[in-house]
Amino acid sequence: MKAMTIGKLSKATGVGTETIRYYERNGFLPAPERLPSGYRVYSSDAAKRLKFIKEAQALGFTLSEISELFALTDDPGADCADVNARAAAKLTEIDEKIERLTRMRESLDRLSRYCPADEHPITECSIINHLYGKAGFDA
Amino acid sequence: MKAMTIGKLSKATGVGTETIRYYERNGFLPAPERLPSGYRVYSSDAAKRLKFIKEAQALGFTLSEISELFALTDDPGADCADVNARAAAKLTEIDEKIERLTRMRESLDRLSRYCPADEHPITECSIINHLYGKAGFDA
DNA sequence: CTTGACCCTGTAGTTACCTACAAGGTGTAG
DNA sequence: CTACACCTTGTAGGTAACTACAGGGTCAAG
Repeated sequence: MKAMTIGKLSKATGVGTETIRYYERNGFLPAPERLPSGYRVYSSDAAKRLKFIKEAQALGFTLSEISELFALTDDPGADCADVNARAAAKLTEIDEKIERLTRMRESLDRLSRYCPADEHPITECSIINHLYGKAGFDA
Repeated sequence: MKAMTIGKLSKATGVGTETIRYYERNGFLPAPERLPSGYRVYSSDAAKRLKFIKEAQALGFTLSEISELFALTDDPGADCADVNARAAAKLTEIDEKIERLTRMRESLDRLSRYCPADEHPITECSIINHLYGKAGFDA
């Protein structure tokens, strides 16, 4: 839980200082404490949160969806049933994403199996490409 | 393989006509045949491709990454080894996405297990929220 | 043979998410 | 006390991916 300024936080997370301030302005990151000088002071919680945001974005969640995820843990005005319902909805979303990725994975895997690692003339690959095009990347 | 105009394709896929033309302009969709009038004529392959694009986008792939995926099957100037290497790289990417989502899923699942479905006062949830905040959504 | 739903090109506007200044204050090493 | 790297706010610019016209041509039903 060591304190740090925005620059340290930026280096710790790989998220630019301008982006951190942007997140704060738009409510994706809580406003931190300030020094008398006005400098922002962050705890390592902020770093965790930033890392989570980056992860979730890479997985196809928008910033406002990510806010919803945080709302599950942050919202002080929600009761258990509410939190539970929202968690269940998010779980379903995530399960669907996993399922789709898995199907996409299988399509790609099928492609690599048809295509041996050693070099071949294009013609052979073309046949596979063709089959593959028909089979249809059916994600 | 029935032919259709852009409007039919749009209805069949849920992708707007403007978006379809945008994809074509930017090389994400091959230029289709044209009627003497200039009307675009699509086969059901185009519909497959559009659906795939939408799926992949929802899973966090950008349009240019999706182009790379298509390049695996479309590129006539690639040999088997090349195709195979690119397929393997994409497979790794997809595996990483699945892994991250799975970890995220576990965090969320842990949250729901701590939080029984029946209504509770906020206080109990707050404790869980707090714990959860510490445990840290560690995706 | 007109009406209305469709299509064309081209350009400009929108939203989400940053990213880059400008103009100036803060903190600390030498 | 002077560099110099850091911080502040505010505003403006940039990219990806659409989305919405304008101004006009096409086609099938009645």
